[in-house]
Amino acid sequence: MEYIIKNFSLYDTLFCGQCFRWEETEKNTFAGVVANKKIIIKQQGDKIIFDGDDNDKIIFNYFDLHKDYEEIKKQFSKDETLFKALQTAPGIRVLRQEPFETLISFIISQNNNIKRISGIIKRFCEIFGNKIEDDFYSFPSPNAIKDITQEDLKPLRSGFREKYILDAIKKVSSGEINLDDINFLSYQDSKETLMKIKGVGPKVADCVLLYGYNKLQAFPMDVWMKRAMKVLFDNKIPPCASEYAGIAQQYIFHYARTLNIKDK
DNA sequence: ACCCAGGCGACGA
DNA sequence: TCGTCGCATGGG
Repeated sequence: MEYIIKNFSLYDTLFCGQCFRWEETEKNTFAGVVANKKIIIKQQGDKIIFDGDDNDKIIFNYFDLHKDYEEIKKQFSKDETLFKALQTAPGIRVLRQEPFETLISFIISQNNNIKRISGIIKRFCEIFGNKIEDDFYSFPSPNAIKDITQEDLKPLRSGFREKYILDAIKKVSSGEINLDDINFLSYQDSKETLMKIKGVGPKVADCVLLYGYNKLQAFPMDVWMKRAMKVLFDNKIPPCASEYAGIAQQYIFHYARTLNIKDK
């Protein structure tokens, strides 16, 4: 299958820090796992190419290809600084990832770097997931790992995050927190619900809501965003971005890292 | 050796 | 409610 998607970058979308499991196997060809299936997808100019006709829906949903980003970016362009930010990586789209995977991934992300985050998540899938084919493993379901102990998590080398991962697994697999129900809660209520999990604070919750639930009010504030918002936006989200704050966050985050904004 | 990484919880004032 | 500190691990 192939589709024409204008102003889209697979590379920037998959490596801007919102997901951790994709690899670029050759130039502009990417391999990953979505919906428990191995997906190979490549980009040639405006064309997105992948195999398996039945992967259609999975890919459209995952990359949120129905959403009109041209209209959103047009709105963002009313702010001069935000326009500069989105120009550095205009092909980024916010993914629709699986909530449980997003939750565990961003618990692991705290006080950590992207390379090591990826390694821990990879080991998590290899140890607790199912082999799909070759070196590709599913992300385990909460129920499949409901009985594991903190000792079982040692091989991940995730350090102090072990107890946080465990608490997330327990609260989700027991039904104490229902990840499906989050969809139907308001932004505030869903955030408070996620923050009942140990190791989930405002920033991790926002990442889960944005990348796992496509709740676009979420505006994750990590160290990069705090510096960027202060230096570039006087700590105020531009009014033209308020409706799609989470998408604006992606461009600002990328811009901050490109400029390498540090404290002075 | 030292510092930091897409933060958070515990603790004290 | 707010600031500060320790936290596991690994790369620069």
